[in-house]
Amino acid sequence: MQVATAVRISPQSSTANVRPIRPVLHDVKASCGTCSLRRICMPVEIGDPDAEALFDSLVAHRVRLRKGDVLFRAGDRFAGLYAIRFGSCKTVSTTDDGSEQVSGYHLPGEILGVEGFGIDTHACNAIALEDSEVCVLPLDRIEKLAHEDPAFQRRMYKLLSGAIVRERTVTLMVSTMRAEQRLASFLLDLSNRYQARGYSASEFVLRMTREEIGSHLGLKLETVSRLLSRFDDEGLIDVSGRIIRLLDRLALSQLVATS
Amino acid sequence: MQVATAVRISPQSSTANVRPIRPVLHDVKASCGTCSLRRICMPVEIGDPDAEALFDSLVAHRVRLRKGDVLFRAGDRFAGLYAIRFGSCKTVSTTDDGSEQVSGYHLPGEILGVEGFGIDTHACNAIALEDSEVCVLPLDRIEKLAHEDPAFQRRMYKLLSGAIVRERTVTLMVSTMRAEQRLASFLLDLSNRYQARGYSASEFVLRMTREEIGSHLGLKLETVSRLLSRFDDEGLIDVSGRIIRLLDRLALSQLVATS
DNA sequence: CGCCGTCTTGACGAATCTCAAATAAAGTGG
DNA sequence: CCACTTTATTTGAGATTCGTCAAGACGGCG
Repeated sequence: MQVATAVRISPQSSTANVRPIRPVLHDVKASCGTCSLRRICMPVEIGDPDAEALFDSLVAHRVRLRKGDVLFRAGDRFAGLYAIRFGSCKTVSTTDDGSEQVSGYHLPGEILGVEGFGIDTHACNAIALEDSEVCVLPLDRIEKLAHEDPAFQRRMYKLLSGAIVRERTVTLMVSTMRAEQRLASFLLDLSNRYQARGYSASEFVLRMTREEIGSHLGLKLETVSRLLSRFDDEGLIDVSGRIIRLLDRLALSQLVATS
Repeated sequence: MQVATAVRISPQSSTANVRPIRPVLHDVKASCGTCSLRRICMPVEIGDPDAEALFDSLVAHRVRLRKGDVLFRAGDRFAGLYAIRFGSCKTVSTTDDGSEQVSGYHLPGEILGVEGFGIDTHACNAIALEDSEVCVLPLDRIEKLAHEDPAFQRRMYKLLSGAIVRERTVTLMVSTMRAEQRLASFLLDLSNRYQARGYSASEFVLRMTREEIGSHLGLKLETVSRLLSRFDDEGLIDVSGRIIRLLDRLALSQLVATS
C-alpha cells in the first residue's frame, strides 16, 4: 500500500536536491466525528447520522510534520487529500520556466492537495511552516464515500469549485490592487480565518517570512517589510517581528476599498 | 423546469442594470458522439461504447449567443455547465469592493461555469465575444452520468482540478512576470490552443479589446497597445488591428523565459 | 559569544500607470 | 451607401509605484 511519506528538507535547500530524512508516520485512530474542526473542514449539509458514520471511515491516519517537512511535492503521485489538524502549511507552485510562488497559506481545518484531484500527480509542493499534524484522506475512501453519499459528493465538488473561486480572488487581488492594498487584504483575510477557527481575530503570528508573504502577494520582501513598518507607524497595526496585532480594522478595510 | 436564458446587454451598460432583451434558445438535437470537438471538450479515457452512449444524453440543447450576450451572471442559480461549440466567451470576475477582471478567454471546446459547481450560484459573468453557440450540460444529467460512470466522474474531477491549476498559473504569471513576458505568454498560449483546435497556430483574431486583454493580464490598455506595437517593430509579430500573426515564436518563447 | 538567516531602512532607477490628444475603426440611422 | 456618432487604438510626456542594490540591526541557536 502506498502511504504518504513526509520528508524533512534541510533549511538551506529550497526545493531542489531534497532527500527524505525522516518518514514521520503516526497511526492514531482518527475520526472526523469527534474533531473540533469538523465545521470548517468537512461540513455535511445535514446532520445525517448515516453520513456521520460514513465520515469516520474517511481519515486513514494522521501525519506529524516538523517545520520545513514536505507533505507532498509537485509530480508526486496523487494519493489523496490532506486536512490540517493543527499547525500551518504553505503550498508552492512552480512553472516550467523556473518561476516559483507561494500559492497558498493554509490553516487548521483546511484541505490540501485539491489541485491534484482527478489528475494523477500533485501540481505543487506542500511544506509545513511549523510543527503540524495533518489527517490523510486516501483517494479510494473519498471516491467510495462520494459514490455512496450524494451529500458528500456535492461537498467534494464544492471543495474544488471553492478553490477555483479563491484562486481567482487571489489573481484579481494581485493584478488589480496596489501593494498596500494587497497586504491589508492579506492581513484581514488571515484575521477572518483565524477568527473562524476560534482564535483571536486581532492578534496572530505570521508563520511565513517576509519573503514568503511577498511571494504570495506578488511583492518583494523589502516592500512587505516597508509596508508593515508604515502600517505600524500609522497606527493600523502593531508589528513585533512576526506577531501582528490589528489595531484599526476599519482603516485597513477602507485602504483595500480605495480605488 | 429552469432553463438557461441568454440575455443581450447593450454595449454601454457594462454589468449593472442589464435587462433581458432577447432570450435566445435553440433546441437542436445535440450529441457529443458526433461532435468534432469531443477530443478537446469531453475526452473519455477509453473508447468505451457504453460510455459513448451515456455521453449522448449529456447535452440538453444548444444556445445561440450574439456578441455581447450574457450566458450567465454572477449570482445566477447554477444550472449546469456550458461547452463552447463555436465562437468565444470571456468570463469576468468581480469582487465585493468593486474591482473587476477578465478571468478567462474561452475558445471552442472549453467548458464554462466550473467555478459554480457544487455551489448553488455562479461566481462570475460569462459573455460572448462574438456570435457563438454553446452546449448546455444540465447539472442533473452531469450528476447522473458521474454516478453511473466512474470514468466520467474522474473526468469531472479533472475538469475542476485542471481549472485550479490553470488559475494558479495565471496568478503566477501576473505576479512574477513583466508586462512584455505576460503578453508574449498570452499570445503563445492562444496560439497553442488554436492549434489544438485545428486552427492556424500562427495567425488568429483577438476577440477581446486591448482593455480586456490588459484586464486579463493585469495591465493597462495603453501598455498592451505599446507592447503589441513594439513586438511588431521588432519583427516578433505582425499586428493589423485585432489580427495577429506570429512571426518569431522562438523569440517570443525566449522572451518569456528570460528572468 | 559569534554565526547565519531574517528583517529594516535608505537611495536610486526602471517599469508601468496616468493623463492627454490625435487617429482609426466600428456601429447607427437616414 | 454615406455621414455621423461612438468606441477603440496609438503614441507621447510626465508621475508614481515598486524593485534593486546595499548596509546595518536584530535574534535565535550552536
